Amino acid sequence: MMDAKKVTALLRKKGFKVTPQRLAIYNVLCNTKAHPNAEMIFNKLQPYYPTMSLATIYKTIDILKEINLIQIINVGEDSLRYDAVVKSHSHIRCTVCNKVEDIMDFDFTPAIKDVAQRTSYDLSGQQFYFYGVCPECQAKANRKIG
Amino acid sequence: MMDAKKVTALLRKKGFKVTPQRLAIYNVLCNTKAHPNAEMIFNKLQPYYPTMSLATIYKTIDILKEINLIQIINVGEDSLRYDAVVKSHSHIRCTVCNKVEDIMDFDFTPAIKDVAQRTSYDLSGQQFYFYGVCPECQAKANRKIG
DNA sequence: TTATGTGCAAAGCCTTTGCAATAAG
DNA sequence: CTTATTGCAAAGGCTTTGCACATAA
Repeated sequence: MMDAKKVTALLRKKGFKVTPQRLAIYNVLCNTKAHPNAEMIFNKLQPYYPTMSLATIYKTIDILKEINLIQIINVGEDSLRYDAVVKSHSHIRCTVCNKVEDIMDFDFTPAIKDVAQRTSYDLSGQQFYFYGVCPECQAKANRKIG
Repeated sequence: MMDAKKVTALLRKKGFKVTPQRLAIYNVLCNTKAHPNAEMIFNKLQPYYPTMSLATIYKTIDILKEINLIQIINVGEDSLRYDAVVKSHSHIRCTVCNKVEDIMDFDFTPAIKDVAQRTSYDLSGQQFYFYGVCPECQAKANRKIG
């Protein structure tokens, strides 16, 4: 999933050192669709990097964000989540199990055009978040009522 | 702007007491388009309620949210903002001056239909946030560049 | 009268910062 | 060898909580 050589080259090019911790953190983000927050990344790496601290995760995330390898997701929880998929896409959170899923191939264009025209803002980005109950949690609920 | 009788009745109906602080906080939210955060509300009321604490503002906001008199806006800042306009609408934040404006009459329907169909989620809500530079800040920037 | 609300101070939670020891280049 | 990074602990910022006093009903 993660192209280590590419990441290494990019970090060096931008003047950052390449450390096992940085590669590991980025690797976690590349190999999950769970949109983990800092603590989830921490827990995932704990067995392999038992001395790694949350501070390192936050500092690394700053860098990965700066060189555009990850994006930050704010779904209205207490903590932020991170996504190695940088392409603009929206997210949906299940209000029961709290999982966050991607919604790929959602066409922002009409909305952006409409808003740009109506507000005269020079638009630079947007975040669309949807909330609801995922199919799995719907099924569980039905079973209980059943 | 604020219908005091309506708010009073609603609070009582839901089992909450009606206090000057609660009415004042809701009144501030009804009389601004600035989407203030807790501290902004606090500062606004400071001259009139010099002993009011931030804790009271947060507690009141919980209640106003619970009885659906306000909505919470999370535009990716450190603090949350609050809006007495409960009708679903999207927001745009200027990345220069940080003001948050409403985008009314934005039609969510096509997006919601698309997402509902594609994800099989039972949708309950959505938040659309746009980011860019407002016309005023664009003008200022142009003046500087000259 | 009595249950709820206010306001202060303290605590909580996520995130950031300072700094000495460590590792990358 | 030099400079950036790690990891610990402490601090910061927003929000919540506990509790004694005050107030609404």
